[in-house]
Amino acid sequence: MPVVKTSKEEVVVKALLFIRQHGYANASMTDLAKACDIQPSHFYYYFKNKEDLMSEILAYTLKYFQERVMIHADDTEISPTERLEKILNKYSKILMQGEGGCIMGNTILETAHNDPPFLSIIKRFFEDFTTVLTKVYQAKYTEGYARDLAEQVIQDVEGGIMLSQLYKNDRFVTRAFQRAKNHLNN
Amino acid sequence: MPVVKTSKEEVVVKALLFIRQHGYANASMTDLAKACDIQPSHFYYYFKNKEDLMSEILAYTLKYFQERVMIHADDTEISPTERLEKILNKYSKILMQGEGGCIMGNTILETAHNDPPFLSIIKRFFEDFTTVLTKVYQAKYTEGYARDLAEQVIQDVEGGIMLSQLYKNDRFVTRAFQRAKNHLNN
DNA sequence: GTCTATAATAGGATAGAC
DNA sequence: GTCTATCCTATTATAGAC
Repeated sequence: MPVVKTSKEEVVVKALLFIRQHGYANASMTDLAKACDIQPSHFYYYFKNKEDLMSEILAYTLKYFQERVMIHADDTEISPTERLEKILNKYSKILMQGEGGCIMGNTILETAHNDPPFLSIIKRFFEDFTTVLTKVYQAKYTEGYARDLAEQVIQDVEGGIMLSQLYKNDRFVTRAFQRAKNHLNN
Repeated sequence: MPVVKTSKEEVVVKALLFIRQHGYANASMTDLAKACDIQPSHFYYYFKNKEDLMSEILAYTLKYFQERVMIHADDTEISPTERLEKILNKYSKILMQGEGGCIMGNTILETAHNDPPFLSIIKRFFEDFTTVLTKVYQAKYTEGYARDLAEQVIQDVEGGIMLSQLYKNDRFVTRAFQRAKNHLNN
């Protein structure tokens, strides 16, 4: 383990928080350097360019979700309802800490038309999330319908994050999570 | 009527299309000038600055929706179901023409944390849209529940636009509109 | 691995001729 | 109302000392 003042992962996490709040295009390397407490030029020691930094931020986020949220879909010790609760509660908790909503969703609406290379990571994120929710809903529904429900839940949540950000009021995203749970309980 | 090569409204509409696709921060005045077929400096004849241009773009969009979409909520000649159909079909048609999804939603996720002055126009857009849908759903439900449904539909649609943009596949937004109609029919 | 200095360009915005 | 020219700052990125 090398002794370093600021590790690459620390930089990725701090830059992630900043871009999640301010947006990708609106976050300058100077802004990010201040947020990460490093010199702007030091980014180019860790990353090829800004786009490469963003790719690593999104890859980190995807991995984080796979390990901390999506993993609960395979927990056979508990019931499907409990699995769904764990997945959604963990996701909700991550969304609520810090500000800026979902960096995946933000980045789609900001960059989708420019087709940046990191869009594939975002696609992977939503595909994985859909697969995970489909798995859980299959406890009650056919695979096809479970998948439709999974997609419906994801767009409900992402739309809820949007409105919650606009009105600085959690109720939209909270209700989306509640509806997601109701699909299994009712 | 003054005879002009390029009217202010023409500039607003062309800049709207460009920003809707490329994002606010990512659209430079030079880009916009090319898209509008004017000199960059000519923007400062019409608008105080870039933020002011964006305010006018969003105000134009709000007015356009009020006049072309939301107005159908007050058409007492037709049934509530038909009113809803007209509202959603018109909205859908506008979303599908051109690319870039919903400029209101895009701009929230890109700028909400920076609290730009034009955020109030976006709030007004979603408030008006909620009011309109609430009015229609009240044909079948209590005011409180109708309002919850209206908010649910809006976040379903906005989330659907997001996923439709990511996967370049209309099905997410199409299904959201279908669910919105089902709330009255089922 | 971290710093200073700086290149090279792109950005928003203004002045003033016509 | 539209043009050219241009200012100034911010931006991404690199070079090279330590």
